[in-house]
Amino acid sequence: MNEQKLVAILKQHFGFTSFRPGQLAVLQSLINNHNTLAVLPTGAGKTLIYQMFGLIQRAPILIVSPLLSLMQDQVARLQYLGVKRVVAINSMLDWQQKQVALAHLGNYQYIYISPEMLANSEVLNQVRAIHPGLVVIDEAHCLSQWGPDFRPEYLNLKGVLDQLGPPLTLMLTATASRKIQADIIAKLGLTQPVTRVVESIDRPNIYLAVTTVSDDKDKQAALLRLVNTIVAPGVVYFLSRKRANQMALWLMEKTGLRVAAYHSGLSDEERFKIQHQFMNDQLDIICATSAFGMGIDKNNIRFVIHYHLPADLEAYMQEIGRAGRDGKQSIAVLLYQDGDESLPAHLTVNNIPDESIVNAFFRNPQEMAKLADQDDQIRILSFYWRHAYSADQVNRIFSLRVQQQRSNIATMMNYVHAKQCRRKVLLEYFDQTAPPHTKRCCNLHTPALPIEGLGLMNTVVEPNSEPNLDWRRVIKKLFKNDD
DNA sequence: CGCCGTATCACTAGTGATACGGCGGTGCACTAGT
Repeated sequence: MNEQKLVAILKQHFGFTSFRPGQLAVLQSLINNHNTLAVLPTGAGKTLIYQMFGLIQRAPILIVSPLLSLMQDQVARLQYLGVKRVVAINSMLDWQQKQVALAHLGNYQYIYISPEMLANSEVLNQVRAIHPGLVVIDEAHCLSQWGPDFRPEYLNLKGVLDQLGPPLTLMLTATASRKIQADIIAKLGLTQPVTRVVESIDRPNIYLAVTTVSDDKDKQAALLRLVNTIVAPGVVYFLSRKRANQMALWLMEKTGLRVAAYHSGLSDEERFKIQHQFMNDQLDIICATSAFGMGIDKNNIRFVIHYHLPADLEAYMQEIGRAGRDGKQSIAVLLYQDGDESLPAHLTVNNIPDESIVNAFFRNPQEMAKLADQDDQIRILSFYWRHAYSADQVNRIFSLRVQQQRSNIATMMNYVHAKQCRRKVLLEYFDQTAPPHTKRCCNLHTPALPIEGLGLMNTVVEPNSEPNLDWRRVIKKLFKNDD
């Protein structure tokens, strides 16, 4: 199918006169029946690609998605656009709804599903029966990042694809180095050559800064200074829920801004509420763990500050990439204190079962597997055991994983201590070329942040004017967040 | 592993030094017992 024809379909069904970068190349690759891996920045219109492919091929499309909330959003969005034959198969359906949906699976054109649900043989049989014309792995980096030691069902997708044919496969992500790309392809067991469509993931409107502080007090002071200076809304990332809670309260007290914490310790209702308040500009700052982000499509986030060091540059890129979606000047500041790397090291490396645990498990796997509900490590080990891995194989997987995580943190530290342009360091990690360094690029030669020059200054409140603040709301919040 | 908060002791009554224990992220699905 030629470009003119595709543009005509684009115009007729979506009202756009031209494709965004990457969309056409991915679409043409799929039409030519090539498995495709697309690295496209957020906002590039990834959904449109498979939606349009669905229009052309008229075959069911299976979209593997990591989060329930993402599935719900996508389903709602398609339905809003007038696409009715769309469904999400997940635990939000009750038993009866699930049976009905599975029995009529052939009626749907877009089927959203979790990797865990695809591990259910009854579900997989139904999916196989409708012969999907395309399987989309959305947020495909999860396969690499979550598969080995957090959500092993992601590793099961290789078997799922085998059972389905294998079908034409599209892997979508916004951040994947060449190494991660190769890992995604390998973990899916794709042997045919894969077409890669990689667009620039540079975000020139995000100023990159690292501020080194001497201790925690100093770090808090730096955070407060930034939050008081830079115009909201913004996100502050933490590696600890407790810290996120504390700092949300503290920032609210110190600044009078509307601040809330967001992490997996909150109920679904609270998370939903906070996310939507932030979306609607009813909150200025979110103090979050990595639970906050995927699927957040707020375009006016002006700053992303890291209070703790992320475990790898992929995570960092994902998190700072949430700033400045509207293209306006934004800023990413990483606050670093000597030794900060030990926390991400702990959370990654030290949580991977060591040899003694693996060996103990495999000495009595049947009994141990019964405890899978009580312990995350046992749960992962049970997965490998059920899938006929030996203790040796598992030990090898984990030891490689530990090495990888250590090297990821080292790479992160490379960014922190960069002696050259930070954007260059960041983009080179993703095998991309950075534009020439300018003053508006990063704080390489300027330890103090030139925020003035960036036009991100908060408007100063006149001494006599009332601060724009609803105290009742603030007080209500203060007493609500004492987790 | 390294940080933080609390406990304990010392010495002479409120503060400081040291020791020690606990803590630290991400999500799906399913089930048992209320």
